[in-house]
Amino acid sequence: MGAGPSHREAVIGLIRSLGRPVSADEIRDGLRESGIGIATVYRIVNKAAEEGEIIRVELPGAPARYEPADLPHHHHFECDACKRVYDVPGCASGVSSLAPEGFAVESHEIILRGTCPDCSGVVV
Amino acid sequence: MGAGPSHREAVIGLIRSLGRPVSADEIRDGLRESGIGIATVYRIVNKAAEEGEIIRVELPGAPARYEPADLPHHHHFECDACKRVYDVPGCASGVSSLAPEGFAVESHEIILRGTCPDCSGVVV
DNA sequence: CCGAGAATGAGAATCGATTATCATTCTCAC
DNA sequence: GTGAGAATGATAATCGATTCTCATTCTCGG
Repeated sequence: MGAGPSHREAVIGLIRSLGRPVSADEIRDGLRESGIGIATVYRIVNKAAEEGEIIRVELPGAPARYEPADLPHHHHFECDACKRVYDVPGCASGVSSLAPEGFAVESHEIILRGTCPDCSGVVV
Repeated sequence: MGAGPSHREAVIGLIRSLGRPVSADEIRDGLRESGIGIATVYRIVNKAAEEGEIIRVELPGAPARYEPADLPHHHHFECDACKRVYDVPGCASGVSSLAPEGFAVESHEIILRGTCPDCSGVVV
C-alpha cells in the first residue's frame, strides 16, 4: 500500500507546506491517498516533536495541532466557522508586563478568533 | 446532609469570592464540608453559565474554569507549578490588529504562563 | 401529615483524543 | 531468497472531563 518514500517525509512535508498548524486528522486526510493510519500519524508527530523538529500547538477544546519548530515568534487565529488555525505573525508589545507584581512570566500565548478569509462568505 | 441555604448560593458565592477562575473540582473541594457532589457542581455551573451569571473559561489541556460574568475585560495567568489560574487585569493594545488582511477578529485571548507568587519558592 | 415535583449524590456511562496491542507487512543485509 | 527487526494499520483500550441514570431525599402547598 505504500505510495511514497516514507510516511515521515510525507507528514513533515505536509506540516511544512501548509503554513498553518494542522491536526492529526488533517494530516491523515491530507495524505489519505497513501493509506496512512491515524496511529502512524501520531507516532510520527510524537517522535518529531520529541526530536524538536515540530511543535505541538494546543488550543482550548480542540485537538492538538503541529507546526514546524523553526518558525519565528508568532501567535494563532482560530476560525469560528471552519475551526482551522492560522499563524499570525508578530506580537503585541508589553504583553508580559500585564502580570501583576509577584508573577514571573515565562511565556505567553495570544489566540485570536473570528472568521477566516475562506469563510467570510463573500467571494472576493 | 445539607449544611447551608442552597448549593447554588454556595457555588456562586465561592466563584465570586475567590477572585480567580475555579474548576469544578476546586469548587467541590472548597465546599467539601457541605457534601456537595461533582454532578451537582456541574449542574449548577452549567445553568448559571446558560443564564449568563458566570462565564466558562477554557484553557488548553486543563479542565474548564468558571468566573463571574460581570468582570471587566481581562486575561489569565496559569501557574506552571500549581496549575491555578489567575486574572490579569488590562489588555495589550492593538492585539486585534495583528491579524493579516482578510481575517475578521471577533475576540481574543491572552494567556500568560510562569510561576505565581505562592509558588515562587522564596518566602517573602 | 401527605404527596408531587424538584434537587441531590454515587457511580455508571459517554465522549473525543490519544495510546497500546498485535498480527501482518516491509526492508535490507547477507 | 531468507530472516531479524522495524514499521504499519485496524482496532481495542485508556484517559480525564463531563454528563447521564436512578433511587433517595428534600421542599412545601394544602
